[in-house]
Amino acid sequence: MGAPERLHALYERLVDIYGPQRWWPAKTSLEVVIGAYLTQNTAWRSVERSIENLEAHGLLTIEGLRGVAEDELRELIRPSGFMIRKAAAIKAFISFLDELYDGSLEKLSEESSEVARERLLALPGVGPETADAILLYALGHPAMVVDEYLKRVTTRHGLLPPSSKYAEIQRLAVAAFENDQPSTLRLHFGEFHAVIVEVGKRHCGRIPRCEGCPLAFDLPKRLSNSTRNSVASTPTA
DNA sequence: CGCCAGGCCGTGT
DNA sequence: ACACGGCATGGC
Repeated sequence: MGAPERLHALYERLVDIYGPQRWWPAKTSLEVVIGAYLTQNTAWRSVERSIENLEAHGLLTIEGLRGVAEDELRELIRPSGFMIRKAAAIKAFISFLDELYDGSLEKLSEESSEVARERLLALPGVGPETADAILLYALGHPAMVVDEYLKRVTTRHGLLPPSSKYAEIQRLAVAAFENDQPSTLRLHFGEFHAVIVEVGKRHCGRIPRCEGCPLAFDLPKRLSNSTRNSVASTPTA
């Protein structure tokens, strides 16, 4: 069985264990976008605090974020950290939306996936993961989101070399769903990222422990009974 | 205390 | 093209 099939098998098991996640955890598409910015290298619990602050001040709207002073925005998102960069980035996104899409996420979602991704990546504070998360969960495109946890899962299971970059991991993850109906890709991608984060938060620390991980069954022996920080050095091609 | 968290960016090789 | 440190805060 090749790497894509093995990754798909891991996905199926995670779905069996954790059930439907219904990600992204947000009430509106704008909240998805804001959450995507705020969660960068930040615990989700901290993001929730910031979202609550914005909500309490009635700023979880385009108009609200357009009108708020940047220094006040910083204070409200303080719990998420990196507040100076993140406040500037959120402001830049609102300006981008205003200038090119009449301040409408709906209109942005009518843009092609390729053009939208390129334009998102050109914004400050938006890298490949944030762009793909917005494409998938806010704009409705079948974009595969790659995060640190997916990198850890794929490399530790020997599906990819540890040196793999975003695009390579993404190719593998997309290939894992190549036998599924195209019309179901968006839902699968959404649930895939969700269960990866779920298992990642619980079991995929920087130093591989893999204790109690439901996926530990398929780990290469070198990793399955090891608490050292070594990683498989000769992955299967 | 020290490490970590659902990344991204500027700088140096 | 990479590797690396900085960015800010809160939880454990």
